[in-house]
Amino acid sequence: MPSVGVADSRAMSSARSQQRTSRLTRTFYSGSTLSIARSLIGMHLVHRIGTQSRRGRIVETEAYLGPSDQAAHSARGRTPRTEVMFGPPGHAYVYLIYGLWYCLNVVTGAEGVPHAVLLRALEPIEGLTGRACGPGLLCRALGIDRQHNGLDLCADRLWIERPEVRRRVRIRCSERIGVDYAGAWAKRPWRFFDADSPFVSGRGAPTARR
DNA sequence: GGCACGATTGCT
DNA sequence: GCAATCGTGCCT
Repeated sequence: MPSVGVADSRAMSSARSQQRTSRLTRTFYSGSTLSIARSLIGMHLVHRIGTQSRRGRIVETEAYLGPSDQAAHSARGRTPRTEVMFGPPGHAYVYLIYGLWYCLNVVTGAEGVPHAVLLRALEPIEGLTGRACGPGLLCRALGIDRQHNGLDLCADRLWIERPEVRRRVRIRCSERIGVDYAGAWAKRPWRFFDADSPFVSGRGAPTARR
């Protein structure tokens, strides 16, 4: 029965490619923000542009737990800019900083809870334009800008996936960078990074790694 | 309409 | 240490 063999082969090939693509689900993003920020270290961030793909390994993140967290943009309430963070998890929150750079966040937690995880640095894997060490450079290297704000990360343009082969990772944490204005909230150890990656962003990396 | 400032980066 | 550069939030 050759036809059965062919059908089986197709089914298996499809199952295999689905497993290989293990894209993170809405359920994953609806979990605890601090756990997510930590577990994103080592995952792959992928941006599909037509037939091209840009891909990097996430090596640095920061958790923002608004509205109570005074370092979070959502601490200032629900505004046109922060709207996405108040929506369902698993969407991109992209904003312009210093009139020059974009920053990419992943919306996390239950709908209505304005939490997000800032993606700060990538180890290059495929198609990146320059370095991705730092949130501004990450967006430039990946080709992320304002038009990606609100994008569903469970769709097929921009997503995060668990790599086929999981490398062993030593995760360290530290205070978040550039949020001194937030007083005591700036002291929370809500920055996570791969202790062994040379691609963690500049300030904070060398001292925190020692 | 005006204004101060920022979850950054790179050069001095 | 500081300039680049502009959207956002807040005030008038």
